[in-house]
Amino acid sequence: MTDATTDQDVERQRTAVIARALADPKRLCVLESLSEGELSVSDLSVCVGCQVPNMSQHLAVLRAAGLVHSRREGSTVYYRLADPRILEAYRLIQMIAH
Amino acid sequence: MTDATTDQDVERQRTAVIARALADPKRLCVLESLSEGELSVSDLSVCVGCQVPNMSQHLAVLRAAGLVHSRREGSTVYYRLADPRILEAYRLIQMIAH
DNA sequence: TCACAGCTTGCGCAAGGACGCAAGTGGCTC
DNA sequence: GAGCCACTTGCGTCCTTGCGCAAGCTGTGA
Repeated sequence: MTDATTDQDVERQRTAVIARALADPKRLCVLESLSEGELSVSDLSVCVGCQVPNMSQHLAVLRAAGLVHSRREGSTVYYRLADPRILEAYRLIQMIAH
Repeated sequence: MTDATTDQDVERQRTAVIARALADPKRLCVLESLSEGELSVSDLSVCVGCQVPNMSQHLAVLRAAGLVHSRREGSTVYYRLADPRILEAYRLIQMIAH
């Protein structure tokens, strides 16, 4: 017995996770920065203007939402956008915001 | 002297407010329901499956984000989508979520 | 004016998020 | 191995959110 609304609810839940990942100015700034190519955590912390541990946490949120991928090169970790469509969504919401 | 990043920051802040409004399954359900036309608060509370005061609060969030408009008719308040593009954004994020 | 229906608001609580700081982990070089 | 760099994780604190419940409007009709 599936609790009544399972499918649609799960779908909305996943959509909500992504929307929540977009619901922070610093994370939006991260996405903007990554639109031009991949960057390291420390690069991003400079772009956004926050401490490295804080940036690492924001990136974890974006990663959990599936919006970014990471790649290790030596001791440096590079992040990149997982799906270019996320920028479309960003722009669209930005337009709605005027 | 403007605090360095004022304009872009304000822009991201407003985008974040909208994204946050989308970041809840019940509010997404509200938007879906309103896609077919305007509905009253009690209608929506039935569609979504929550209590009326709770629905009223969710609607206040959506209204603060500028995503819905309300209209009073007698003692009943009808809500409708403020901008059809919000559905596009919803669908887009939904696609990204797979 | 009274009673009622439809919404909103206030309050208290529990859960979650953002941040700073300190500590831990993994890779590089010497 | 020792030391260092880049990043992640843990912890404590403060602030915000979602919810249920009760109380307050506001409009309708008797």
